[in-house]
Amino acid sequence: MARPRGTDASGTTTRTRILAAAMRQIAERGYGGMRLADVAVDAGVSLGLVQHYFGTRTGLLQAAFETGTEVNLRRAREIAHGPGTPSERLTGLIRWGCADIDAADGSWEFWFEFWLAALREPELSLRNRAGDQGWQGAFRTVLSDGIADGSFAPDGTPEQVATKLVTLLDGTMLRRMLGSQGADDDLDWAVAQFVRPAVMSLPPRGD
Amino acid sequence: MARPRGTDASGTTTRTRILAAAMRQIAERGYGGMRLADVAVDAGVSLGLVQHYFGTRTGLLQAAFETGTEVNLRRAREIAHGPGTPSERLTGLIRWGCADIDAADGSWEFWFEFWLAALREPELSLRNRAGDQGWQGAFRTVLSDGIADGSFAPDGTPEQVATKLVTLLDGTMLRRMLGSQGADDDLDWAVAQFVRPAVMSLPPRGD
Amino acid sequence: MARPRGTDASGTTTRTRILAAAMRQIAERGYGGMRLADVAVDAGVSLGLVQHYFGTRTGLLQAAFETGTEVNLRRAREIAHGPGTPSERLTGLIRWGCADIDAADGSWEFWFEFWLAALREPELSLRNRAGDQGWQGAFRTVLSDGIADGSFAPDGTPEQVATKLVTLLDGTMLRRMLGSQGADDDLDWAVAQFVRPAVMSLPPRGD
Amino acid sequence: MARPRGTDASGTTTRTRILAAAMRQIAERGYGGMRLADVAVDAGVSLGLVQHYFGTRTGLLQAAFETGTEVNLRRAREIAHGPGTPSERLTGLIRWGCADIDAADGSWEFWFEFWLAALREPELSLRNRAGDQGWQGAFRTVLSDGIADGSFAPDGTPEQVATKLVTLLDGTMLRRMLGSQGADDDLDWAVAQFVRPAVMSLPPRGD
DNA sequence: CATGAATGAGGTTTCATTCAT
DNA sequence: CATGAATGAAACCTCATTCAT
Repeated sequence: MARPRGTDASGTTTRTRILAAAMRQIAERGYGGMRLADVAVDAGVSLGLVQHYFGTRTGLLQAAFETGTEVNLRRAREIAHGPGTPSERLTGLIRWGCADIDAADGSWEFWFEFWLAALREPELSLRNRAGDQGWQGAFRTVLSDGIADGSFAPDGTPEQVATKLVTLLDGTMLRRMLGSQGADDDLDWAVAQFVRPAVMSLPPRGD
Repeated sequence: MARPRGTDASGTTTRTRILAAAMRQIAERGYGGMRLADVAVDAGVSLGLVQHYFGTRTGLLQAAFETGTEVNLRRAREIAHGPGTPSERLTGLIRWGCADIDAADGSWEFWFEFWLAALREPELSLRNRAGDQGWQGAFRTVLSDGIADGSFAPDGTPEQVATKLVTLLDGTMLRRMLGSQGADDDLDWAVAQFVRPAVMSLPPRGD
Repeated sequence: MARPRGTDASGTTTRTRILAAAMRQIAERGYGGMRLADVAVDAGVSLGLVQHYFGTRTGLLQAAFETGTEVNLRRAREIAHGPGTPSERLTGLIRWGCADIDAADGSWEFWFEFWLAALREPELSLRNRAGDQGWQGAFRTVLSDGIADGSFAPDGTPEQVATKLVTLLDGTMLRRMLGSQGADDDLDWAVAQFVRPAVMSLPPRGD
Repeated sequence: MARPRGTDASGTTTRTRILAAAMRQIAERGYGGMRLADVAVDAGVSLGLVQHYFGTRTGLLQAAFETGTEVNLRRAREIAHGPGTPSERLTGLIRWGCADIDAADGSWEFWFEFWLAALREPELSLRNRAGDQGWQGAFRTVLSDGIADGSFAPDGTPEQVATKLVTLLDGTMLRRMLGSQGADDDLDWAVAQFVRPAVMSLPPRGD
């Protein structure tokens, strides 16, 4: 009983393997630096097959961002609406955001490249905006829950505090990525400020 | 009375004009996307001349970053050590940082590209680190002055608060650049938190 | 009551549908520009099936020309040996030749491409020559009949006049195709000159 | 005393050499079959230089047609307004038109390809129409002169007869190119018909 | 100092073709 | 009979670079 074509032994479709390879390559070489030949080698397929599935280089880039955004948002919503106390879920969101930076797979660089590209291509910009609102929504959900059950008592509406947290998270990521020291402590401290009296232990920076 | 060669009517050297064009092109097309031919057109000179002055593409990129960093840091130090109360000078630094984002000349995109490139090319990374410390030093100077004369009473050493401020500024810039709303208010609010009891009016966005 | 495989509801074989699509594509994109994938889409079948029936691209092109030539010649002979006076049959041949040009289906472009291709590929050239002689033969048949019954009194043998008529028809087609005005009148006039005292009304252009 | 760059020993510009090579290649392989690499080899330059001068493949094709049309029309006007009796000049025009076909350099195939391409690309169509009118104008000029001095006495206005002659010339060319026999005689005969009582000896077909 | 002709390396794109299902 | 995944050859295109003028 042979498996269908376009699928490998682990059940992953070839298309998905190419997409994953593209995301790695974008992270590694940048949006403009990604080469189709590298993607093909990374995915273990021929160059022609990459084009068979995605047509043009641009098509592949868009598909990669589309998929990336989807996966990212789904995960954010899963955490926000998942089990655990609001405090645990808030920590979960931040931990996951920070994990991206520390991961060796270059996820963070991928998003950076995405943002830069979105500055230049309006089509990507819309998708980007949607992703941003999704994250903010996830924070808002958790904050509302926390206020409702009395575990959070922030200075402002969930909306306002969610914005502050995302800003802080972005700044932390940016600085961490750039190699500056002390960024983690700031995040720790600032979250405590914003979401009194929540006491959270942030994930220690992995290396 | 002829003017020296390599200098135009306004006294700007040709070299400087090329450098400025390169920075615009980096901001517009990205580090990897900058093309020598475009720089030449933008600077109003021939392609050959660009190479005559800077040798290779890499040489031009390095020169651009070098010049950019220098100018940037000089200005930060001028503000930090300049006239005015510590509070005025702190506001000046932030205002200037934010001004970069709003400017239509793409300064901010230029730095973004710089940072991304620094991730991949160690040589640039050093220069980047130096620039970062320069900014942090500027904040530290102002904060120390403010604590000394009693106008600031932050929770922590000038060093720590400077880090927090730079993080916050970076996060704000990142989010502003990405088009998110509400980032300005956060900066306003957060500065007040960090540097009690300073009351500062941040520059309104837009121009 | 199942119909045989390779046949659609209207009784057209799949092979024929592909062939028709190929002829449309040759007319539209040219001999060198015809793409198998386009033919497949046009015919509403998969790429693989096109190759299943015709093997290679060259095979499809040859089959298309073969079929085109056959159909064309059969029709010319039908008209030449059909009912009606010699004058009516002559008009019929010309009308049909001109109809090709005005048809929106690109028949004429198809033949043009055929001729050009025949210049470069000797194999096609033979088939082309055969087609040409077929047309000329059709004219010759009609002219002979007309001379026999006294309705034509040309300056020369049927052979010579047939050549002149085909030349004129080709020239008219060429110029009509290229969008020049006045070509129809020429044909009208010249036919009258060649085939005195036949008076013929040519088909008005357009439909 | 070195010669300027971009010029060869005979004073021909490199650009012109590439253009001539392109016209040869179009004639040989067709509009769609022309390959930049072949053009480069034929012109004796690198592939890159072809693109340096003409940008894209399309740019080269357009430049080739533009130049071809210009040269062609200039020559037609030179003959039409040149020295000699109207009869000599008319013969000259036809001789030159036919010479194109017989020339081994493929001029005629070039124009054929041009016309086919013009069917598909509206931009070329305009240029094509202009060329056609130029030829017709040349014939008209000669015919008018011949009528004025009494050497021609055609059935119709110079305009009408010019159209007929161009049609006949095109048809003859088309059939000659396709290898049919007897086309020359037709032209000879038909010209005599149209332009009575001109007696002209057409150029014998070269091989 | 200044120009642009000329090159070639390296990428993307297009397609016919093969073949497993 | 029918499909489309997978490949690879061959084209086009972009650009940094060299160098004669």
